[in-house]
Amino acid sequence: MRYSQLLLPTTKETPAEAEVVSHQLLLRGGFIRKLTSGMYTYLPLGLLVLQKVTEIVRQEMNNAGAQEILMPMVQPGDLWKESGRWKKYGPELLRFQDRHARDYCLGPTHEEVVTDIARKELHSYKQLPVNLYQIQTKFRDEIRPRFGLMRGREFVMKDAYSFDVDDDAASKSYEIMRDAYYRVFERCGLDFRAVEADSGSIGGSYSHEFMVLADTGEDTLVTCKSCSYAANVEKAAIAPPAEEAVIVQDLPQMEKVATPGTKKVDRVAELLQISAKDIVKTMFYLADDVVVAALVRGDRVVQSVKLKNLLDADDVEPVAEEEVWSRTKLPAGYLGPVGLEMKVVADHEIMGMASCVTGANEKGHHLQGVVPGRDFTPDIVGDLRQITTEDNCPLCGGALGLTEGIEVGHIFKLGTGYSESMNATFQDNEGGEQHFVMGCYGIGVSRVVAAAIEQNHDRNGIIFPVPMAPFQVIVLNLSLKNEGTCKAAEDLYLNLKQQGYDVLYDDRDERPGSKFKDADLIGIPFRVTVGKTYEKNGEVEVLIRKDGTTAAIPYPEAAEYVGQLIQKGLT
RNA sequence: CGGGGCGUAGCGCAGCCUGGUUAGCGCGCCUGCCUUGGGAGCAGGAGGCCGUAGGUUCGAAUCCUACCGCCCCGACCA
Repeated sequence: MRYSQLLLPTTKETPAEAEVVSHQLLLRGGFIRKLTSGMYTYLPLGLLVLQKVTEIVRQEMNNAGAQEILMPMVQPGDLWKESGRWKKYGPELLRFQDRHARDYCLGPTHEEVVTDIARKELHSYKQLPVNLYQIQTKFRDEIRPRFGLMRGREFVMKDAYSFDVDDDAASKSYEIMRDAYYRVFERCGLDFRAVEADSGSIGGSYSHEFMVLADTGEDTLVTCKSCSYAANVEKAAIAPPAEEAVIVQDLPQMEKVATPGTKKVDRVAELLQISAKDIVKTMFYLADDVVVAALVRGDRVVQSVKLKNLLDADDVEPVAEEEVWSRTKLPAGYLGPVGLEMKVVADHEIMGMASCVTGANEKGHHLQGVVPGRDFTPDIVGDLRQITTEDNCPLCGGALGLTEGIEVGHIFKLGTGYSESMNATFQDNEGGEQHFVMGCYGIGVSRVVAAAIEQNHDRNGIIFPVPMAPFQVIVLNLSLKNEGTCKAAEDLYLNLKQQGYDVLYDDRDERPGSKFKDADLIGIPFRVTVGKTYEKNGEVEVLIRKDGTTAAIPYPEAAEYVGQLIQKGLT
């Protein structure tokens, strides 16, 4: 492609609306332009990158035996009513009516539509397993779209759905997809982790998230420094402490102490000359509109996703401090489990404490010498606190580290939820009717682009991994006035192109500085400069964007040299 | 939806508090000269329903009201 004919509007200044690097660089580099909140037009360069990712995904899906289809983006409401999600799915589902006042929605995902296909077209166990996928634009009316391609309302997603005869077969399909996902992200050249995940509201038994490691990630992961363990902090399990012999003798008396003005744990610890570890923190949460108390040690943090799972609740959120009184007539900051008349959930660490300090449920007072199990008994004891780097790896006992990550893929074993609600069945080898056992597998294709940039950039711009780069190499012609240089640059461009490489030829009438800056900004992995040194001694300069190293190569060897760099970068 | 902020040239911003003649600046764009290995220089030029609607006023970018849009913090997720 000739740069002079490309719509590639780069800018020197960063648009005010862009907060994160990927968004800034995508705008500055002329990859995307915003149409409206959460919706972007892909300009030529942006589309090229998207297509690179799409093609990798497509190849790996096909290799894994999945078949590509394309489902409508607009879906009939009736299908969603059948699965029960018309009600369950919140306002994120964009609903509307056609001229006949029939309900429709824009597809945020396609379980209903594929399941409908399956029940109509798959009748016998002999046809199974089947895995259908599509690469398509999804729409979710996000509460708050942000960060450009990272969380748009419209985004490109690859979604695959597997149909199997039974759970074992479904597990096999799941494993095949998991392996395929590893290959996809490896081929994209990304540093990522697969983490065990909670299946969340979609339901099902088993789930993994694929996270690209980057500082700007929206999720926090714990990773083991010794083994391959990685998990989302929301879900990272902490084993119950080993049973210790409880010292029965010398149990302290429970007594009330005045602790005015000490609503925070560290203030209480300071006043009473104890450690935060000796205090039990009591937090109120609203679990499906019922107030419950969550207990963790003073130095710990309640993990609300764990609380949600322990309670088997649909929704859990902390009660705002100002609302504690109006809801419970108890003073925020002095809450405690003793004599509390509501459901109490305690972290298992609490029950191992010989005695502790808690709030007295009375303003300005705490209780000392409280013995868990004697002075209060929780309704539920379980894994409630958030994991820390002081905890040990649940698999190997090694040290843990925290990393930010961007979720780019999520795979689920769905089970028979959809096939049952939508009555999707096949005949087994005994003539009986069975529900399909399903799995679903998503990749946020457009998000992969953003994540790749978050992970691979420097102060000059993007550094694309070779497999994702819109062009693999850029040829700069710095002497437009010099015929010899022009011919050399042009021939090199044509030569590389003919060999099948994606090459951008900067033939613009611009000063060298601008050409260098633009080449850096848009992240082309390799740059060949044809200019002064060519005129002088017939050499061109080849630069590797990633590490900034340059090499002076005799012109006749340039194409070969660059070709090898690209080949190496692709594997 | 709750909390905060912003809408002035393609982009980044000033002006608004304290209303007043022709609404500025930088980048970009056009013309010419000059320059050509890291976003040059000079000269000339084009480009504005000051987000929309209403109100106050002799007079509104500026004050008031409503609406719309966008961004940031929380819940959501590929």
